[in-house]
Amino acid sequence: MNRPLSDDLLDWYDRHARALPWRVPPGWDIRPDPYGVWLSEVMLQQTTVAAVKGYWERFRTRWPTVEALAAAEDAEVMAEWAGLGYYARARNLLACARAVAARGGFPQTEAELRALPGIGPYTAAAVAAIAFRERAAVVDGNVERVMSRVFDIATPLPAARSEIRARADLLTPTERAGDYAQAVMDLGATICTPRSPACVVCPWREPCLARARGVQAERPVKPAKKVVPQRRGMAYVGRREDGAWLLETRKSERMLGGMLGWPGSAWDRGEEEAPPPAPGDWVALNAEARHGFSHFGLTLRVLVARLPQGTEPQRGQFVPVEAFHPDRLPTAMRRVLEVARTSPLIADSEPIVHET
DNA sequence: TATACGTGGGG
DNA sequence: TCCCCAAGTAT
Repeated sequence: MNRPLSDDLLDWYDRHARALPWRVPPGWDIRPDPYGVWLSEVMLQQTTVAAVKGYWERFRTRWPTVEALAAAEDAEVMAEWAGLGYYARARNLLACARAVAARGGFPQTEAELRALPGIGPYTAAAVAAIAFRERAAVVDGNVERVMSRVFDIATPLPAARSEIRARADLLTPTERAGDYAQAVMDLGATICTPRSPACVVCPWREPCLARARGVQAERPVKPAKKVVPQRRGMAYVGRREDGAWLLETRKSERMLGGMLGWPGSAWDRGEEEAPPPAPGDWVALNAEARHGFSHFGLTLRVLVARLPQGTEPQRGQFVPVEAFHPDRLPTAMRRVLEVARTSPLIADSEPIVHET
């Protein structure tokens, strides 16, 4: 009797669905473009809607079809992704686009989608349900939270995943599976939020077990987080007399793989030093660049040098001043640049003539 | 199952 | 400043 009904949620969704650029509003009997859905789902992996919107629009404008994206240069796609994080997503995005273009379009089943690069259980189910109307059970962080509360699952994550998946699958309707998937996620994002959920206005307030027991704030039960280690390293910001910047494309196996960055040391323990990428008078700055990654904190010593015209770098290559855009750098590397900019050695203009 | 993998915003 | 977290995937 008090079982949560997908119809109750769909009714709520019909009235409260968020308007998102990649979404077809409920009630419109048209299917969204699979390319746009896939692109949004990959961008949304561990990433907020607010952060994704601009990137999604720019990608759609620049590469309107999966074929156009498949034909893009790697460096251009990586640069467009800069700042969004989890750069393996961008590398897999391109690999996936090329695989899809080669086979003549997106596969339409969850199982086939799952086999594509960068598409895991969540994304396969989401694209199958939203773009192709397959009855696929979508399980993301929102669904985990909602199921944990509605069924008051006290088992800590990740052990609770099998039960959560089973519950989610049972609730997924045959009709409107795509709307249902988006409805649970909207519920989790706007009502059943991690902190202070708005139970009073929740369409599932009646059947919700955690709410009935007053433990909604304690679900889901999560494992204790561990301390983030600190690492150190160094980065070289070199600038040639003509204004060109010395940058390198990072190896895809490394952190920030495929992205543009300043040459420097690895950041692993015991690899805090590296020789300069080019001969020159390198000067260590007093300020250091700090950046917090998901699993470690990083502090980088910054060295700068004004390099003579004709310098032959041993690492990286010079990027002409007109081709250099900080926007194309990952955030950690932008931080290094901010610190480096405090030095007149790499200033845009010629050395200032002091007036008296 | 556990760990690597980014970033920006909110409390 | 610090801590938490957001539509996960690959290994």
